[in-house]
Amino acid sequence: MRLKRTHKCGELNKSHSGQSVVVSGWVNNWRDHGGLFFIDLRDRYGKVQIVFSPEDENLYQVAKKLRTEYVVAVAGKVSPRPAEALNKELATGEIEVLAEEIEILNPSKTTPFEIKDYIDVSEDVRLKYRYLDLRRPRLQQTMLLRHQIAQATREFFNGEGFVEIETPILTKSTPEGARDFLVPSRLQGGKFYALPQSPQTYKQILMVAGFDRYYQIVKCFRDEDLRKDRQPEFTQIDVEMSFVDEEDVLGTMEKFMKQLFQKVLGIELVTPFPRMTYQEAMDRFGSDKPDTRFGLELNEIGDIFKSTDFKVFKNVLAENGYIGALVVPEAAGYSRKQIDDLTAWTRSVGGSGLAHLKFANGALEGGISKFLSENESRELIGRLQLSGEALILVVADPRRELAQTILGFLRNKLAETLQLIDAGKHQLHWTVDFPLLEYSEEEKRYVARHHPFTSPKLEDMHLLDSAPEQVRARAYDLIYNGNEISGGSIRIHRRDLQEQVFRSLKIGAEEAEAKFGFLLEALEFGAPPHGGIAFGFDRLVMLLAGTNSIRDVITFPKTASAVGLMEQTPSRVDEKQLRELYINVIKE
RNA sequence: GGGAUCGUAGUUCAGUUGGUUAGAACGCCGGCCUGUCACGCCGGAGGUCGCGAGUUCGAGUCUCGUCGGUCCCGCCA
Repeated sequence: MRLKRTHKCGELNKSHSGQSVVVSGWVNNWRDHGGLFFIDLRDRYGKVQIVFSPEDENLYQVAKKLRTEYVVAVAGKVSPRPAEALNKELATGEIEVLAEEIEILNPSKTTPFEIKDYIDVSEDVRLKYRYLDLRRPRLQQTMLLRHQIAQATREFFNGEGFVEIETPILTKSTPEGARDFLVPSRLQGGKFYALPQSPQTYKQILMVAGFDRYYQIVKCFRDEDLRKDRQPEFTQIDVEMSFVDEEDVLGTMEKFMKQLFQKVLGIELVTPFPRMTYQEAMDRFGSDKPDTRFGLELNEIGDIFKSTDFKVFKNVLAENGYIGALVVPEAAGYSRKQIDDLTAWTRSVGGSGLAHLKFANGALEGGISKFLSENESRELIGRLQLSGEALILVVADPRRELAQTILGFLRNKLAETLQLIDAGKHQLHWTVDFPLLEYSEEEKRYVARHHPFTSPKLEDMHLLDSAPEQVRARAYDLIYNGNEISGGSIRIHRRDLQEQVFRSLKIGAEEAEAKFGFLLEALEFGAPPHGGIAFGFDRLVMLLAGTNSIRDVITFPKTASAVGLMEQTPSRVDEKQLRELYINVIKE
């Protein structure tokens, strides 16, 4: 490298006029005018136009060979552009660099796609050539934003007296929760480490150690199926505090969000954020992470049909089930086919069916309207406060939460297709009072809804044995526009209570000792009351960046089948490596 | 584990009822052009229609399987 950079491409402006500079970067574009040759040189700070004129014959001939994505350094003089050649679209559009010397640092093959934001490329090609996609301005900006959010996070927590402490990546496999990624041990043949699903137990032990306020921006790993907002490895802002209750944790996080939104989006959030119990969220929105930017709330209508002759409703109610309705004025004109499609979709997400009727001219018509008695119709019109025209969608199922969830799915889908969502809104709220436990049909036992270290509400303790599903947890989720961006709880800090919860989870004393003995023991050595929370960092960046997929904010993401297309991971390994690890691969 | 959808030139796509030599735009290559800036003009190259079977006189098009991308349900303490 002969020519050493003196300035960034994007920083040059009129004030540099007359200066001799060296700029380095990639050829974004070239324009050959026969007598004049232009290139736009790009680095991560921006673009600047370089002019080559035939006056220097040697230089001109070299320049004419330049092609897109060649890496070059150019020495030249910054010069104001002729008045008729200003470019208002370009930050550096008032000047250009008159080239005096060029060094081609590296040529480039023709890239599989152009390094320009407006070029549309399928995601598999982008992922295979991730370094080229990352070279485009949009992803560069996203990664810079991610960096800024990380810095703002550190700044906030440092300022609040939190200590950033690292925890192990080689940890212990635990029975509860997500599937672990396992790492075989060579020195302890036949045994395995697990990658952390979160640093949960470590951060609690840091509280026992007296660190009082801990945070960490940390990688976590979960071997579960992927989604557009779920990757097998992801980043959390992990937080834990001692001598606190819910108010301290929520208040601190509200302050954090307020500062972050102010800094990143220039938006003033109003605190405290509204709180909604899990029960209310399910009843009103059919989701524990409702998008409250629009209405379209659920209406429970089961009681209207106490003595109905309509078999479907009658059977559901006989099983103490749930009947709920959505009133959708915007879909009043839906055709038979549109409703059929909606019904099919409802089945595809696990619903048993979808009933409908329409309200028009002051009366119910179509769909199931003919099965309703006059009384039922009148009561329904009153309950749903019908006026004007509307499509009414009804879900009935013996399983209350499932029925509500299906309606919640419908609510979100309709809001999207009918464009009921105001994209300018920023709605944050807490969902609180989650059930501590839920029954797992698969495992035939209660499992922790959050995690097994979550403290039950003291006033519900007496139900732990008699009605476990009614016990509420001291847990909270932070919801932003229908996305769960954070969740946490006040933890159990006494061994006896922890053992009692383990018993409810049917984790025997022996198993508890083997899996969590270290934590149980730690709780006996003066564990302070503590609680915490963890943010999905990637999700947070995704939402603040206004993108639709977590893959857009992760530097090297995996595909939906957890494959790295660029480096081709996962891959097979040598027999020798396997032997050292005492591993025998089962051949298909 | 289940469902939906997509796969045609380097890229994004079109391709009729199954019928001649599979097209367009951008990119690429060559030529021309002294003020362009997603330059312009002229010319050119470029195809395992994801892969494999099947139906058919004939398959990019229909059927089955398979691989891959994306989305959803389950799963994700």
